[in-house]
Amino acid sequence: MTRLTTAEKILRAAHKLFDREGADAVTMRRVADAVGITPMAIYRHFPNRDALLKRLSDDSFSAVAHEWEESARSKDVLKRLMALADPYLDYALRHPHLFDHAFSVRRDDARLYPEDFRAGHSPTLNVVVEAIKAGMAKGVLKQDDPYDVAMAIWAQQHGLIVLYRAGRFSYDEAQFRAFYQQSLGRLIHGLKA
Amino acid sequence: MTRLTTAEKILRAAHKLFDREGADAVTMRRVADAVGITPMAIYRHFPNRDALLKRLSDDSFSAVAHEWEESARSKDVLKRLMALADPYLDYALRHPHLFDHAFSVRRDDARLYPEDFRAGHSPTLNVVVEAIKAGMAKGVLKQDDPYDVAMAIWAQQHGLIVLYRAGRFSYDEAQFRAFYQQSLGRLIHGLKA
DNA sequence: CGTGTCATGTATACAGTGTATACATGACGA
DNA sequence: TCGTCATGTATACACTGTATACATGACACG
Repeated sequence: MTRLTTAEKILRAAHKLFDREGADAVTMRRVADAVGITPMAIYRHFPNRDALLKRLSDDSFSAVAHEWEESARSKDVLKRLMALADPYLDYALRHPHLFDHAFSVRRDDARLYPEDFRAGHSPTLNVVVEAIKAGMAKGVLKQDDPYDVAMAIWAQQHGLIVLYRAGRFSYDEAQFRAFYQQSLGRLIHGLKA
Repeated sequence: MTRLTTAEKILRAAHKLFDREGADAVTMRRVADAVGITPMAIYRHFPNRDALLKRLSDDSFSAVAHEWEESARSKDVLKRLMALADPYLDYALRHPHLFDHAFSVRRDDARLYPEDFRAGHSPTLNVVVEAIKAGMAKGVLKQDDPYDVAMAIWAQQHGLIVLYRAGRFSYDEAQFRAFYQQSLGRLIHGLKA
């Protein structure tokens, strides 16, 4: 067990609360209690509560980016596109509250479509775009704007998960996962040459 | 100008705040001030703040259902499906805060997929399903489960709007509308026979 | 050895929140 | 005239984020 800085302790305590009970449970007083300091001590490490929450969702989301890139191994382009959808769903199911927060809160530094994505500033979408470009080059996919196609795929996945998170499905996780893949398959099928 | 009951005044004042500044702006004290009563008087008409917010989003969303049904007139099935997407986007653009709230908050009485939708309990999705069934009967659309297809379409629309609302696009409203229709067109294209 | 300086913590206080509780007022039917 | 009931007010409480002022201890430098 390595020594933790206070800032790290704060992040861990806040992450725990966030994961288990959602953003509303992450109050300065509860985090401080969990760490064993006073609430105001948190302000020595984070400018305010919003910055703390933002840091939490940034960190946990960037952890997913790595799994993502490793899902891009399969040679079959269509299978690769399907496989790329899994880490996104996995993350949403494993950290539902963080997922909610990461995409429901406006942030000024968010990457913007199209310019930032077309410039390759999104490591996650880049992987999808690469797969799409490869598919188009091989003639497996229809010629189209790969970035627009990637966004359409992302939106499809995201929309399903948001509706699931909002309690619109009676499916359990396994059933929803099947439905998610089936829906995505429909979209990808329409993109084939 | 007809006489308004206090409950109606409360709803109007709250709606105004909600529409302009979002859910956080709807505090009991601000609503009460706008109506000209004390905060506690609101509790004579609504059990608590959550119930007031829920009532607001229910009301404003059901207003959209009517426009929706009237969009189902075109004879060409494909055009009809595209036209059905417009009221949803219109609502989201005109009442962004209410839209956010209506779909980000879990509610116990929400209709559940699949059972409630397949039983025809959702007037809005029913219209989409009818168009899809007609398309499949005419041979314009591939044979498929019409409810699953309707959900895939809904998720596509919803995902795009949620990402737009979360500030992921640099598009203005007109540009985003074009992108929205283009994305939907891609999905529908894949459903054709 | 002092003795600043600075990072890091605490203590207190304030304005804002939802809402529980107790009381007031006025309309209306018997 | 006298309940009764719907509708309002007044006050208070626990909780929130955080501004402000002060304390403490480690460390570099004369």
